[in-house]
Amino acid sequence: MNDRWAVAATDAGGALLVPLGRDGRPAGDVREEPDLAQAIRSRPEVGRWVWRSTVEIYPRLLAAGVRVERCYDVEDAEALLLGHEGRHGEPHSAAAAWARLHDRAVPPDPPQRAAEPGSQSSLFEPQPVRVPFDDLLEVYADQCRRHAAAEHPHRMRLLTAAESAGMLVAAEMNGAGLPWRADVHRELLDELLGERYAGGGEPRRLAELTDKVSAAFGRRVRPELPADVIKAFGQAGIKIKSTRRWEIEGLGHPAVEPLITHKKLYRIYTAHGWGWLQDWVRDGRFRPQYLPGGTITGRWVTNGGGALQIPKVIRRAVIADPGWRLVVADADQMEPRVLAAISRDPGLMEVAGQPGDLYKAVSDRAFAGDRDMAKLAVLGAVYGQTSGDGLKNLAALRRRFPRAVAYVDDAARAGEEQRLVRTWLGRTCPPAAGSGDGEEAGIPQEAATQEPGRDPAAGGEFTPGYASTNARARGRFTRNFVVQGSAADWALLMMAALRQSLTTAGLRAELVFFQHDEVIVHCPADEADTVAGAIRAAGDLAGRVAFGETPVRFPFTTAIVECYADAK
DNA sequence: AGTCCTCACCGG
DNA sequence: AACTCCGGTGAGGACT
Repeated sequence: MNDRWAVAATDAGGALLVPLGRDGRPAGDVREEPDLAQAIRSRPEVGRWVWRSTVEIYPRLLAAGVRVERCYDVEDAEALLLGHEGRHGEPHSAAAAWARLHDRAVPPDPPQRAAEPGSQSSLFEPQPVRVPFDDLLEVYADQCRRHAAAEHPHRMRLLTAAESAGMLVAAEMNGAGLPWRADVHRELLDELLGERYAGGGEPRRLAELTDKVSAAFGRRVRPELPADVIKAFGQAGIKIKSTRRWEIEGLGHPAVEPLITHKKLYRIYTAHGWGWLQDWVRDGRFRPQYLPGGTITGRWVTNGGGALQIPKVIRRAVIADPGWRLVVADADQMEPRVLAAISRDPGLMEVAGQPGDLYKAVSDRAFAGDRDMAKLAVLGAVYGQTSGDGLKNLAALRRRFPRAVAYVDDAARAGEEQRLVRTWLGRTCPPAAGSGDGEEAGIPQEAATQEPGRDPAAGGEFTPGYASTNARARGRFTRNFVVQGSAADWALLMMAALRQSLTTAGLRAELVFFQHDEVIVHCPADEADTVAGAIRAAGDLAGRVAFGETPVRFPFTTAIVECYADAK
C-alpha cells in the first residue's frame, strides 16, 4: 500500500516505470509501456508516484481522467532540500542535482515565463531541463539520504510530501476552475464604472471623476498619475509626499473625495475589468495557475490572473452552479494559533485550545479585556512592530506569554546575525534575502561595495547605520517568517488532508480555491454539510500531523453559500 | 521595440 | 494612530 514507484513520461506518450525499495533505490527492472495514463491507471496499489515534476506530468494524467493519491516531486524537493542545506541559489532541476552528484558542470535553471491566460489543462512550466530516467532515480535515492541528514528528518519528509500534495491540488484546482459568472461580472462593471464609450478610453464614471478632480483643482489633472496629483496639490498650497489614500484623506480639499473614489474604481478597471474577464474567464470558470511554495515563506502565489487579490466587490461574480453550493472556510486566527503550537507557550496553547475568539481570550488574560489592544499586540509581535504603543503592548504580552514572544524574538535575532531560520517543518529562509528582494534587502557585504550617496536603501544619502538598519529589517522578516511560514506548512497539510477525505468519501465536491488561510469547495447542495465537516477535521488533523500532540485547535469559520460575496 | 523601475492598489 | 510582515497587478515612464 505504501509502495513507491518512479515514473517518467517518454516522448512518444508512453512511460518508463520502476518499483522502489525502502532505501529509495530501484527494486526491480525498469519497464517501458506505451501509454502513460494507462500505466498509472492500471496500478492503483502504488502508494506514491515519484516523478521529476508534477507540473510536467500531472495535467496530462488529469486530462486522461487519471488522479493519483500521492506523489513525490523530485525537483520541488530538491529546492526545499537545497534551502535546508543553506544552498538556496543553486539550480534545482533534476539534471542539476545529478550533475552536482558527479561533479559535472551544473546546468542553470531555465528562466520563468509569464503565464498564458486561460490555459486549461497545461499548467505553466519553464522549459524542462531534460534528464535520463536512471539519473532521476539516482537523484531520488540521494534525496532520501539528505532527508535523513536534515535537522528533523521526519519533519523534512513531511514538508516535501506536503508540498508535493500541494502540487497535485494546484493542478486539480486549475482543472476544475473557480465558478465565475461573466454576465454578473459585466453587470457589476457597468454598475461600478459606467458604460464604456464606443471609441474606447475610460468608462463613463471614471471620466466623470477625472473631470471632478480637474474642476476642484482648476486645471486638467490626471488622477492616475501620482506626479500630476502631487503637483496639483502643491499649486493649491498643500505639500504631500505621496498620493496614498491615508495621506490624502482629511486634507480638506474638494479634490479629495473624487480622487479617492477614482483610485478605488481605477484599480478595478485596470486589474479586474473587462480586459481581465476576456483574458481569464472561459466557459464559466476562472483558472488561475497556482504555484505552491512560490514565496520564501512557502505561501502560494499565482502566475497571472491575480487570483489571490480578488477585490471583495468582485466576489459577487463567483457563483455556484445551479443546485450546487460554495463551502467557504476561513481559518480563525491562524497565525497566533501556529505561534502557540511552535513555541509551546503554555498560556497561549491554552488560549488556542478553546473555541471562540482567540484575541478576546488573550485580552482577558493580558489586556484587561481590550480586544483591539490584544490583537495589535499579537500582530505586532509577529510583524516586529517597533512604535511606542506596540512596545508597551509587547511587554504585557511577554509577561503572560513569555515563550511565545521569546520564540519570535529568537527568530529575529537569528536573522539579524545572518543565521539560518526555519519553519517548523524545515523550510529555510535564505541567509541574505531579507524582504524578498535580494538587492534592496542587501547584506552588509553588499553595502560595503555601494558608493556612498548612491545607496538605494538610504534614499540617496550615505548612512553609516545602513548595515544595522538592514539587519533590523531582516530581523523583522525572519520574525514573521517562522510564523507565516509554519502557518503555510500547516495549510499545506490541511489541503492534503481535505483532498484525501473528499476523495475517499466519494463526493462530487471539488476544491476550487485556496488563499493562505481560506479554502472554497464547490459541491452539490446535499454534500455541503459533509464538506464543512471534512474541512474542520482536516484543520485539526493537520495541526496534529504538523506540530504533534498539542492542545491547540485550528477551527474555521465556514459559510455555505451560492455566492462568494455572501460568505462574510 | 523591449526591459526595468516606481507607484498605488488589492488580498492575506 | 500608523501604515509595521508577505505577495501580484497594471500603467506610465525612463531606460537601453
